[in-house]
Amino acid sequence: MTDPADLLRKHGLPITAQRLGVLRAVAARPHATADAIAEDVRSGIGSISRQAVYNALGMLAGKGLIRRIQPSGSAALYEDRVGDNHHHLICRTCGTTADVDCAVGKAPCLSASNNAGFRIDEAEVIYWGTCPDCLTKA
Amino acid sequence: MTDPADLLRKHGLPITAQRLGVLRAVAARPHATADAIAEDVRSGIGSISRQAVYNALGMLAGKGLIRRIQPSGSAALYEDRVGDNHHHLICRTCGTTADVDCAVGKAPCLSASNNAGFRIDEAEVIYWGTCPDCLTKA
DNA sequence: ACAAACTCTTGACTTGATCCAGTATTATGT
DNA sequence: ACATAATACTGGATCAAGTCAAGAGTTTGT
Repeated sequence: MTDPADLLRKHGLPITAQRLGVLRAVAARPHATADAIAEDVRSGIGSISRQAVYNALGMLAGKGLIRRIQPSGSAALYEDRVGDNHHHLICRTCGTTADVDCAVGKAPCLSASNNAGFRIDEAEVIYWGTCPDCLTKA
Repeated sequence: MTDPADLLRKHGLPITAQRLGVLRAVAARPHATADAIAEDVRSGIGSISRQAVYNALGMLAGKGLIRRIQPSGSAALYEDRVGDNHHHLICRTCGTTADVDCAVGKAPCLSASNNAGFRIDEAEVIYWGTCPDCLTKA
């Protein structure tokens, strides 16, 4: 099983209550902001500082254990679904975020028609639109 | 010809020195931040307030005259290349931004495999990697 | 030229995120 | 277990990007 503590150990990270809390919160609430995660962790282990949250999120994202997405005009979101190539749908009206699998296959978005000499290591795709709820309301 | 003043008039926007300056700056420096644009306009017409810059950029982006891209971890960038479907390459090391045409055709990125009931109106693609300069330096 | 509508300026403010120094916790070797 | 070195956490200050609001200044249409 993928015990959170083991997960941290495998990546050479010291195990702290804060990191475990952050990991749990990210798993429990996909597409949450750093602030929402801090709230969640607080309700679990009592308290955590904003810096510890950013610190943990940054480190986990760096190790590839969680993924960070940053939509225009709002705070960064974090999710624990990594390793597959999926993208995001964001509602312009209410901000709801949904996962969407890549349209063309496994990891195709990494191929641009002309890479201008860049070495590309990631493609980030955000689809903007209106979610079903906001469509019916309008 | 696409005289900037005519462009504004055609969209029902009053013509002001600030807006013309912003248009010129966006055309002159693709992928510039709001701050860089303000600097550029200042060197052209003497002075402009931050508010007027954001105001003009927001209005022009709303009318579709310019495009706004917001990479993770940096300020929003603006460019005047609109109407075609192109995406962006950003260097993780130095932040250089380059244009890249869409890999698959005219406007294909609008089709996700499963839209979850959303009505999609735009697809935003950012390729992350390392630019040629930073590659040779490393 | 005049009035109405709109825009610009100024300054304070909000939010997301980071930096820093000091304290507390974790991991490691005995 | 225990001591020690390394690492992480706390709290406060700080920064940067954007936004809000009120009054002064332009632009447009008649």
